[in-house]
Amino acid sequence: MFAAPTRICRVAIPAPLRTVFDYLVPAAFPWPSVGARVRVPFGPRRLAVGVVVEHADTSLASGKRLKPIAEILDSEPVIPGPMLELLQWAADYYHHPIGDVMATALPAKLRRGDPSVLHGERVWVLTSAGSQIDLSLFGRARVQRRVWEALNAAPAGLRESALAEVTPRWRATIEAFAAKGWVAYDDLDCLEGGPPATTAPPTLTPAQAAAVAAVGAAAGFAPFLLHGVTGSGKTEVYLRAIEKVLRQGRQALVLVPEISLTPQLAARFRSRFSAPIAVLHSNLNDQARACAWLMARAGKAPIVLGTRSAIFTPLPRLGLIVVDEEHDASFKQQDGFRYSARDIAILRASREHVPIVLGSATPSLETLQRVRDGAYTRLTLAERAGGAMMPTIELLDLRKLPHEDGISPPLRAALIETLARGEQSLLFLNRRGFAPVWMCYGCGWIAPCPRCDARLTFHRGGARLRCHHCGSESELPAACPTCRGTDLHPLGEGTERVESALTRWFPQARVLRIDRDSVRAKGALEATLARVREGDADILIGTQMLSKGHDFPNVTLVGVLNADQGLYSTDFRSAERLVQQIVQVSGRAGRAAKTGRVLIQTFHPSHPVLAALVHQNYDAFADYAMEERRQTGFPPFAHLALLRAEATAATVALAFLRRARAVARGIIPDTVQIMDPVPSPMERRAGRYRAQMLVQSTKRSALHALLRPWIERIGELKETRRVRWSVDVDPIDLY
DNA sequence: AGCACGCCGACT
DNA sequence: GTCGGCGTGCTC
Repeated sequence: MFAAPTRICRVAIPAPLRTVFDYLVPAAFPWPSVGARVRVPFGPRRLAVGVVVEHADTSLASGKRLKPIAEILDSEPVIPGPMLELLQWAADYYHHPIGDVMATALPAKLRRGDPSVLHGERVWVLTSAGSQIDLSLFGRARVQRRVWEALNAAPAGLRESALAEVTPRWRATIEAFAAKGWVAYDDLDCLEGGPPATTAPPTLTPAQAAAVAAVGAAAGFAPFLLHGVTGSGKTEVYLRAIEKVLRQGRQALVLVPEISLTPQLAARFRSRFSAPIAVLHSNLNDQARACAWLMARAGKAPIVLGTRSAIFTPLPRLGLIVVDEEHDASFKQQDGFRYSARDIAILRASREHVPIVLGSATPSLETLQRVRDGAYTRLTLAERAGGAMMPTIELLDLRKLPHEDGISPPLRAALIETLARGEQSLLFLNRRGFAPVWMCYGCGWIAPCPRCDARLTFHRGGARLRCHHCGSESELPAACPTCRGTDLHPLGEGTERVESALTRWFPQARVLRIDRDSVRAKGALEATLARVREGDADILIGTQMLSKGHDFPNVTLVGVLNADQGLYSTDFRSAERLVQQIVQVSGRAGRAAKTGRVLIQTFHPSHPVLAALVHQNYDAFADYAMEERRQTGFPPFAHLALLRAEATAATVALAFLRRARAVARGIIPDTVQIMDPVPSPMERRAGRYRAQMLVQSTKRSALHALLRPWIERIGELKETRRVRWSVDVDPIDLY
């Protein structure tokens, strides 16, 4: 008799720990597959759901008694091999704990340990045989009769939850019916299945046709930048490329930056394809999300459309990836596992040998650089589809113009003209609330946030002061806390103030405000946008919320109330952001037959960034910005990592970063620079003091060679007990 | 992240 | 005398 060899599994467990944990596989259990979930005892009296990442016969956990696995949750890998490898790569690259990465990649239900079978509600329908049944057949079987009648009254079928309302004993009845072939079910209800496509494809412009041909001819990994001006029909190129993939029986993965853009794009897909669509974003309920994810994993969802985290959907027959608005910062997760879905998408396309299309009117400098390097192929759509004209762009010099409630006379005149023509105007101001400052005219006191280094914003709706950084709220002070004066006033303009001015000046006009405050309720944004499209609005005033993706065909005037935020900001990306934002919002104008006009108010009309905007020359801006990046040594000419720290006491975070820098001594390659630790631009936020330290290198490999051992050393510092710290690889925002 | 252990203030 | 505050330390 031989003793059975020790069977050990290495398991990734969702905890902020940069290791995997070894467990014994009890003799009575089969080997759990790599990629399967297991329930394991973890720490004192706690069960955790982890993912098996490796089999082993010896454990490195020296001197610890190994615990046995409590339960194997999947007989097949819940995360298929290629996805597991991608996740391990991502955990490595972003230096984030593997267990947490795995948890991010799984829908919440699976994360909790629910079965990974398609357990979605079924929709039951009568078959043609079932609908021809004579009621007398049921005799006195009242339950059967009621179920049949309910189904007969619902030609589109009934969900299981609806059947449960008909009778609690529906299941036995349905099973009996199914055995007789009277009913059939469909479990595609978590997919957005479409009726047969109705919309005829439009004729392509020559540029679109060339782009479609180029993507269609690609075999294996082929990255494309689809650089198309707003309204040039990038979506049509995606649709054609997807169509080809569907014909081959393969799956297409489409990533969009915002939840609010998914219904719009999903509707567009439905009108063209009868293929069902799995929509994945964070606002879905757990059931729907898990169902869509499992359908995608099973290869039953030909099209998967989602936001950032959808990049981790396993797709057995992936044929194409599309990243729409690839420049958008939302593709980068800003907390926890700080990954870039766009960058992971490129890696995934390369590993799975499929083409990837990165679409944008304002591509990121990183992507443009890869085009210049010859790594990506650029496809340009320089003209708007359907013969629509590009809007004209003019600057209004605020140094020479008076302005009332944020609006200068020429912009006001343009509003009047547009109203007179019965067309819509859109005003863009990236600042919600009534006024960004609440000030005492007696002594100059400005209402501060008690928990942040920030001013409180005055909101007239509700007459309160609010902090936009930590959410704290307070009543309006009756008197100035410094001088006891009562001469307190709002200073500056937010969207609420502009809205009220517009209503006052143009009482006959229908003014609609769109910002986080006005569309707080679920579905409110969709409802408001529908009103705009139906022509039930004359002037829109809003924040960046309305600059993204939504088409307003009747808008012919766009006013940018303050272009200057961001022109001279500390963040190296702010100019790029500003241009992208203004180009996006300008693109809302004149998309149909009418030519649009864009007016931009600024105190810096001669700034090169604004000059490039007026000439609608994104490449000129990119050249300018690229040169600036080259000289200052920022991406795409250097690679960055940012070490952040926050603590409840003032100097602790900075002291921690100094210690962290000290422990890099001896392991830092000379091609890597660690900058001085500095307080974050807004040092105090929500009562915590924040600091950061930038690490920079022209060699990506050198940067990562430092990060790996460095992070380990940092983790061993006793100072970590008093701070929250994190590493951000390829940071987007330096604050 | 959880959860337990551990040593100091106001309560049945 | 105990209940519980959150500092400290560990999780195969």
